[in-house]
Amino acid sequence: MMSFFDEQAVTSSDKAFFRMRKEIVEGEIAAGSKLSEMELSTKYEVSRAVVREAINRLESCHLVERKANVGARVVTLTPEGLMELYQIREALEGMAARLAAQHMTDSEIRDLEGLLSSQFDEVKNQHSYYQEAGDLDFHYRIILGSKNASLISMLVNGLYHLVRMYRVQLGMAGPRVTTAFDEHKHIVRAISNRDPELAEILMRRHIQYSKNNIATKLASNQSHF
Amino acid sequence: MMSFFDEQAVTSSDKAFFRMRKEIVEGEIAAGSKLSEMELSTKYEVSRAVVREAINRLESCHLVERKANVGARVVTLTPEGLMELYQIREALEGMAARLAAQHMTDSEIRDLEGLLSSQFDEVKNQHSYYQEAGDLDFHYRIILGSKNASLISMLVNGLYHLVRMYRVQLGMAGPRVTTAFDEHKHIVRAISNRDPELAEILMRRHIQYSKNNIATKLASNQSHF
DNA sequence: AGACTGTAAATTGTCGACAATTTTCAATAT
DNA sequence: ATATTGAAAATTGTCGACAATTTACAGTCT
Repeated sequence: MMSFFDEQAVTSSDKAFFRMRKEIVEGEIAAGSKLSEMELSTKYEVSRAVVREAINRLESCHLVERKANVGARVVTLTPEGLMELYQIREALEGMAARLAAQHMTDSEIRDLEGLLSSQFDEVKNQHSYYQEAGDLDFHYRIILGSKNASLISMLVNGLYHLVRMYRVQLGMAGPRVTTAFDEHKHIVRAISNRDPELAEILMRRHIQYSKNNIATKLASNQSHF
Repeated sequence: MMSFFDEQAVTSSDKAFFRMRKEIVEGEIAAGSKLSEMELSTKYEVSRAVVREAINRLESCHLVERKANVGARVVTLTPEGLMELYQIREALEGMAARLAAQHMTDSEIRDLEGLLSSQFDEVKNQHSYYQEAGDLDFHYRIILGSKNASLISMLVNGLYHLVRMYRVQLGMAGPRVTTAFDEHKHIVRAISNRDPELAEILMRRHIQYSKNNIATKLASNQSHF
């Protein structure tokens, strides 16, 4: 369990891409820093061509920005940027929930309910790991349940790594466990009732709450300095 | 007028990318066909490396699909695929309209109103070119008005070329002029009233109508064969 | 001192060649 | 005839070298 898209690296560029993405998302390569093709190719012991290809793919994930004849830099993180991403998440995942209510199979919905009740036990027993992995699992299933291939690709391959980068590096790993769990429950109920309208509304509110939660944290973080 | 993002080609790869994108969108390179790197590099008189880079960028626009060690193919068009894109458009452009109602400046809104009334004259005088260019112009302005850089990039650089490819190749260039014009008018009114909620609802309905219009055309097209 | 200029260094862009993999297809066996 | 095998052909992946462009910096001028 817990592996949705086992994107396995077949080529060298794949490996370089995955590795660089990990290092960028987790801050090992600093936000805003320049990506020197030469430097990286010696560091990873591959040719410049594969580094270039990896950088191109990072650019299409919006993790780095490239200027012709000048080079690529890791995107710089701003609170506004994170808020913008949450606006997009609200729109896309709201639609995903709507579609999931229409297109998920009965057995997929039962699995989703099962996931939730197993998570309920964990939360009750104070296994606090819920927030990160559990929340992600829940959202992934609904995204996949939309059965909209383009939407799935946009969210899974693109947006989520960006969001994760922001959350890791701006220190937004906070809990918000208990209320989020109830929100998940209501979303699943709407889906199992085959109520697309409500599923979308609830998902959007769920993401708005997350966004507000993060916004206040960002504000308090800034006031500490 | 009528050039929003004059994405100018500075490098050879840019030129190859723009040219290939044009040929794919307009069907000169057939949907579903294989893209041979060698073949294209002789055709365009550039090295394989620049063709490769262009193909990579086409892949990140979802215009081609690539499999490692096998090659790249232009995406195949299906009615379902087009419907999926319209679901995403509904979500993203709905959000764009909401944000535009919050973030567009008064002068930008006045310009938008000006655009609409100039288009009204054209429609009245039977200049039927409205549908394609005029509709696009309207939507672009609202997208830019959202002031959300990630959202703008997703729609302008990514989704719109895909949608255009479908519309061109499936022969969906039809009119729907008069009703669409009224819908535009109501959306602008909501924006100028600074009513994000209504702006989003109206934009979503506008896109739903487009979608339904296309769906019926697709159905009638199929029944002809 | 500060602004401008031109040359040198460094970095990115492009190329052709070689390596690895897939595909083709003829030869063979059942 | 069909299926299987294996070598050859074709295609993609990777590499190092060269070209074009940008950046750094020393020298000059006001």
